[in-house]
Amino acid sequence: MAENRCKRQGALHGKFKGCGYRMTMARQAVLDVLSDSQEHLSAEEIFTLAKKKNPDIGLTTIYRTTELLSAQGLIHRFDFGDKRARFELADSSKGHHHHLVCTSCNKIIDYDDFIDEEVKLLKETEAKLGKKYAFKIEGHLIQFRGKCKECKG
Amino acid sequence: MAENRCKRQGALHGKFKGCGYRMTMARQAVLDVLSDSQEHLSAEEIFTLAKKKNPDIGLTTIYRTTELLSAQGLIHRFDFGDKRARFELADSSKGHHHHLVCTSCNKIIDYDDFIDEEVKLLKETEAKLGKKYAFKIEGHLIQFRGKCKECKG
DNA sequence: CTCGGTGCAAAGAGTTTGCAATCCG
DNA sequence: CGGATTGCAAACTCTTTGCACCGAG
Repeated sequence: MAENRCKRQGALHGKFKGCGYRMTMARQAVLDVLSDSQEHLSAEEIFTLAKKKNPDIGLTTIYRTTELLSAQGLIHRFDFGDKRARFELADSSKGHHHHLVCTSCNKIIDYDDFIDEEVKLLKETEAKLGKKYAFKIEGHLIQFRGKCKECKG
Repeated sequence: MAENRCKRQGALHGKFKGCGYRMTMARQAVLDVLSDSQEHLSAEEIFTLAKKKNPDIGLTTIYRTTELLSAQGLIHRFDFGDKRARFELADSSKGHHHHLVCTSCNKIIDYDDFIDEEVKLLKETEAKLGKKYAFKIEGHLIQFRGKCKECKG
């Protein structure tokens, strides 16, 4: 379990330096893979892609790295119902978005349509819930689930 | 995999009769356990509780039953990040609600505050997304994640 | 009587851990 | 140089499957 040794925020690379963490081949490879793909990759998929850059990398490292990076807030971990964790870069070119998940073929669509209204209501709700239930709310998870064009037939 | 043999909708018990499904001790036990507890039970927890009513029941049956019941829409399956599926009765005395999840101790709070506005926006968003992406949207998943009163210290 | 349903044991799949070797700063 | 990081193999945990027996209708 990667505890959070670092309080300071900083640029991507800077999140490691000064926190006791090292920027290694493996970590760079994972970030590169996620940055290149813009997909929602599983550990295994990251592993396969990362091996192209660094043939010696091990799957274990992918698990440990994704754990660390997501604890640091550099990547987001999702569960789309296919029994494996999936990741995306937190600070990607895509802005804030939510997901549309096909429960048949597991296709995932990022959408940011209508997101402004959503986020506005979300923020209000967060504030109210946080107060009422004495919760320190750190994030939200919004998914719509259903059947995609190909599967709904 | 429990395919959906039944098109007709009906009362709880009726969902089985006439669909080729049988209402058995085991299935009744699972429904009873979920009905009594009003919690978000895992398969293992359901198993433990169901054994009190029916000592011969097996864990495998719990998995098969939860699969069937959730495919039938009688119960809802959730993932709260603790790596095991959790279930709640669909038609419980609680109305429509969403969840507040503590990422430290995994406590889950059901809330239905402000739900009307949420549901209204959700419905609109569903309609728009369904149209734009040709998705047949069947449901949504909303969670707020953070630290509960005890854990945020 | 007939399939659907069940329990058990074993198999699967994704993820985590122990440990010695290796690498970053 | 010294502690952080890694790869490998083995361990773990939750869930699924194969199969013979059982039971609801």
